[in-house]
Amino acid sequence: MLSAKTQYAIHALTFLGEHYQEGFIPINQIAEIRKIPAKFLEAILLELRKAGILGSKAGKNGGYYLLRHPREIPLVQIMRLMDGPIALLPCVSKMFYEPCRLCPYPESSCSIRKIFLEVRDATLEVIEGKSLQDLMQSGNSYESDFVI
Amino acid sequence: MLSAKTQYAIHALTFLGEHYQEGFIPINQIAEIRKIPAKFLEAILLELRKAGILGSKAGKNGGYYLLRHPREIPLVQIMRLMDGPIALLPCVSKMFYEPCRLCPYPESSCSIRKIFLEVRDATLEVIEGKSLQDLMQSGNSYESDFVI
DNA sequence: ATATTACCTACTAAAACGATAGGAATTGTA
DNA sequence: TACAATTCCTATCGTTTTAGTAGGTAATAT
Repeated sequence: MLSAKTQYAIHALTFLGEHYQEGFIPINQIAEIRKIPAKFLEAILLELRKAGILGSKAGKNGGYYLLRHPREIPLVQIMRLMDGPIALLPCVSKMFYEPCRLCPYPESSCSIRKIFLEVRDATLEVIEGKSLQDLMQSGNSYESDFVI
Repeated sequence: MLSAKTQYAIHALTFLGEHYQEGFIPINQIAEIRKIPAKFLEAILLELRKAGILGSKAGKNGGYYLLRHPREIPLVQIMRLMDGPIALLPCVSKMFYEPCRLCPYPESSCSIRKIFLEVRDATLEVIEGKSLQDLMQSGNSYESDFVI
């Protein structure tokens, strides 16, 4: 299951997506509207900024904003950043690979590994194409895709 | 990621699968060969027995055994029993459904939900067909599928 | 100056996870 | 019958992870 952190991140980002290019949005506004504990959200947004997804400005009228168009922010990036691996076993993880501790036989011939590689591929098949935009409620505010 | 518990369960079950219909296998033998902490394994096997996957006999020459042919033990059952939901969000879980706490809008129109429903379906697509037999190393002991 | 905001580090409480302890009950065998 | 080998069962424990809070510092607009 996705952690609360990841879910909070998704909800905060969709909110920012729905206010893309509308200036700086302060933490408290996001927290209040999306019902996220403000201090926890603070830590999450900080992390998203450090990962190059968000920009920020301190001080009065400051806040956060998306650095890229929602379509250019991949869902997998958010998930990996918050929760780590997509795969169900370390030995089939693309970005967080680790050898299997239990399996005595070589990976190449491990039936367990083979199945969970299939699972990972099926999962990635679905989510690799998805962006923040796909997570946003359709028919809302920012769908002007063709601003020059 | 799968918990250690689930991974231990899988390894223990494949071992039992490879010794299907060979009588009672004691915990310690499984633990030693598959490198699983014996007491932890004890708790796991107990749970698998209570779920109707394993049978057991106490006392001398006792031990555990598969109640059904490995082909008749679905991978999903093992996973759900040990780790809970397959889905990444409670609101798209088949067996552990819970409504979403964060989403204000109705489930039917939630884009987030829609995507993670796709993920769940893709995952199930892969694993629902799989059985313990598929987890076992092929070419080993029990492949007499056509006993009578 | 002041108010508002992000930034940062540390901390805490609760839950989950991984594992262990120890005794009761069951069973085969000498 | 005594004993050894086993499952059964409950409780406990230590660590890690998760979720969330506290409180001060720095930046910025007015």
